[in-house]
Amino acid sequence: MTTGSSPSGTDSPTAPSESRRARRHDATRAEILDAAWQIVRRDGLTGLSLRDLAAQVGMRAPSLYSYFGSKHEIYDAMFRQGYQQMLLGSPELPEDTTEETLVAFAHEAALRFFDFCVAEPARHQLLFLRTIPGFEPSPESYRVAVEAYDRTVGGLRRFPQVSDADLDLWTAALTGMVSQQLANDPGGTRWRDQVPRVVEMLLAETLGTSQP
Amino acid sequence: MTTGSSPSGTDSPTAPSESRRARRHDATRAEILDAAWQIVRRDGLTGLSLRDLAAQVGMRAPSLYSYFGSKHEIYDAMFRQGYQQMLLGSPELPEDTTEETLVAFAHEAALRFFDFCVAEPARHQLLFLRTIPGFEPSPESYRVAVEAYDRTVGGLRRFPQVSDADLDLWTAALTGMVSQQLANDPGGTRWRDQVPRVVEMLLAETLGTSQP
DNA sequence: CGGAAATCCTAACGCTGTTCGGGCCTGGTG
DNA sequence: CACCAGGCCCGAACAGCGTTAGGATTTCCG
Repeated sequence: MTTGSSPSGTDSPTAPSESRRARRHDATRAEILDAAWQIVRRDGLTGLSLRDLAAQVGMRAPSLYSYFGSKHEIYDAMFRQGYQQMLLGSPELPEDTTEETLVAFAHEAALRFFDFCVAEPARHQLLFLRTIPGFEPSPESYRVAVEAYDRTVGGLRRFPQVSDADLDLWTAALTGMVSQQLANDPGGTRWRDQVPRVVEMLLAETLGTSQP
Repeated sequence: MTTGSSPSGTDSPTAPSESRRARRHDATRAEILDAAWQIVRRDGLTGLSLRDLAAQVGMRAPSLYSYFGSKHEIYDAMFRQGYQQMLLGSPELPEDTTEETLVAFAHEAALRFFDFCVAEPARHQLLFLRTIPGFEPSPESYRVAVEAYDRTVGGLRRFPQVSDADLDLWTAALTGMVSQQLANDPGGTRWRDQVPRVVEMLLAETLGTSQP
């Protein structure tokens, strides 16, 4: 429609059906996901119903099954999108492993991760809390999640001063701060203000135990 | 049944119906709650259905409404019970505020709290994660929750060395450790083993900032 | 142009929490 | 003791949920 009719010279013969129809399909899929995020932001993660979602894009509920195999598949696509957004906002991986670089990277990564989580509570709930009864991310989506994790908190693993046990402490402390912030002071900064302090504390512990 | 028939001399005339009928009612309520805990342990917190629960106690679903106004009222009663169990296992509140007492109390309270949480994941989910869509504890149940909290982690507030900001760190770190343990190593001790280390770290931070 | 595939619909299934109405049975009272 | 109000329990049903079946309609490709 937009670019008119194109001859069959641009698409390769091995994948001829990768045009027109498939493009429209993907566009509708994206439109459904956008509507889903909108509903989820308004009504909460579990407030999403297929009839509402279908109505939002001018359909009835069964038509959604042309684009997603189930409601959980929609959640799975949103899960993957969420971690891709996290990947986008992740800090640059450090080049050297000096202590100054470690300190700077730790502060940067921690605060970015914290802000990413509290920016959208519904997304945080989907990505980090297992709150949807039967939902478990697909292997492909889980792969994206691991990659995003490695780029942020997991980036500390590049430093030989940081052990795996240390990393467990970092993730537990940071996710704990986020959960408390969202549960007890949503929209505020009561826990966020203490993130630098927590990072300093964790750095002292991490560096203190590795080279006494 | 157990003590035979009692004359009308023991109950006051202002509350005459506080026997027999009401006692049976409370007993059935307790039986329903016990069955609910059993189902929840087996099928998860959200796996509880009123028809299943009713069948477990030899009833049909509508009969449950003679004992609880709604499913959320059942969750609320379980919520209160859960925090009463937490209250039962809480450590003795310290008498003095010396540093040795603080250190000992912190280690004791932290480990007890951790073990209490991981002992029953469904209970932890009900008490600490807000995972049931429309559920919010009633004011009376919330009162019990606050009391239980004050007896454990909140007991640190008795020490003048511990500020409110410090307390936020304690709760965030501990609940974070618990969540990581349950999510990534259920039944294991990967995070539990680090609880003493976290306590020492928090103690160092708390004591270090209050009296430099 | 013909046929296949994708899309969208209505209807319906089984499940959920919840309400209604009516039987039954029992405890307190005249 | 007889009575009857009230608590208890149940079958039926309602609205909502995710999901499926089957039939139209549209759209694209050979």
